Amino acid sequence: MGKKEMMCDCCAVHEDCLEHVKKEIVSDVDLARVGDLYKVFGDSTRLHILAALNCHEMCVCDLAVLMNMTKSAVSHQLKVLRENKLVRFSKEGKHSYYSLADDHVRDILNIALEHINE
Amino acid sequence: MGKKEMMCDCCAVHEDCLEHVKKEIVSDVDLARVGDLYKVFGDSTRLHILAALNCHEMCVCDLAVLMNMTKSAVSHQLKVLRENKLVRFSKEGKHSYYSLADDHVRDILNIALEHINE
DNA sequence: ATTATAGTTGAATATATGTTCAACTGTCAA
DNA sequence: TTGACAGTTGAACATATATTCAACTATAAT
Repeated sequence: MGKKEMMCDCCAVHEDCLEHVKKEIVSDVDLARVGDLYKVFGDSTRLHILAALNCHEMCVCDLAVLMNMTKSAVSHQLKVLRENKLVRFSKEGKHSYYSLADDHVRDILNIALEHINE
Repeated sequence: MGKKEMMCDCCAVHEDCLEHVKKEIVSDVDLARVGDLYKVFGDSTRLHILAALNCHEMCVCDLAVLMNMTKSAVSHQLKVLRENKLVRFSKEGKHSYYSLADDHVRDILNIALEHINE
């Protein structure tokens, strides 16, 4: 008796280890935020956009031509990038010019490139 | 005449910019590999596993208890992590002990934590 | 040998998500 | 004011993927 309810289909094997990890591990909230951030980076269209903006600020049409996609598809992904504050944009007349939000974005691109080229 | 075929629904607005970016941008191949890598990090279950292994090596049962999930679900995600070489494992008797593959994994976790806590 | 437990796996299901389509807004030029 | 183009948006559709389920292997203990 006294055994905790569990939704998994087994029992802990190394309880001491488990307690240690429970104390040390990054909080659920932070983990969820990290997950949301990397979900954004985990799509090839959005990565393509970010890599392009890493070279130069661009408008939606130019991005669409570069990537052989419709403006709509690009715009939808730009919205995701905006909502996650990975890009900035400024309107000038008919155009919206997009650029990377900050150096963290560049860092996140670069660290992955390092990793895959090891 | 002479105009290139295009699958987008518009024309390039800044051709000079476009040419510049086409030369400077990270290759499609590398971009795809980066995307695949971050796709793995973009799932909360896998992140949870990685964060736990960042504290201590663990077996599947302990991970399942920690995360309140079935062994099966954990094992499926460990397979993804293995295939992407983000974790190592060693068998000892009945148990499989998993740990982080290398410091890059730690770096990728940490850089995201920095970003969200700015 | 038999039983129990750790772990893996393939198929099915359920859900999340990227692209398309059509309609719309806002700006510039004629 | 009208037409053309840049850009956005919501809904529908198509695809990708995480979890469940059931069956299976392998090891250790009785």
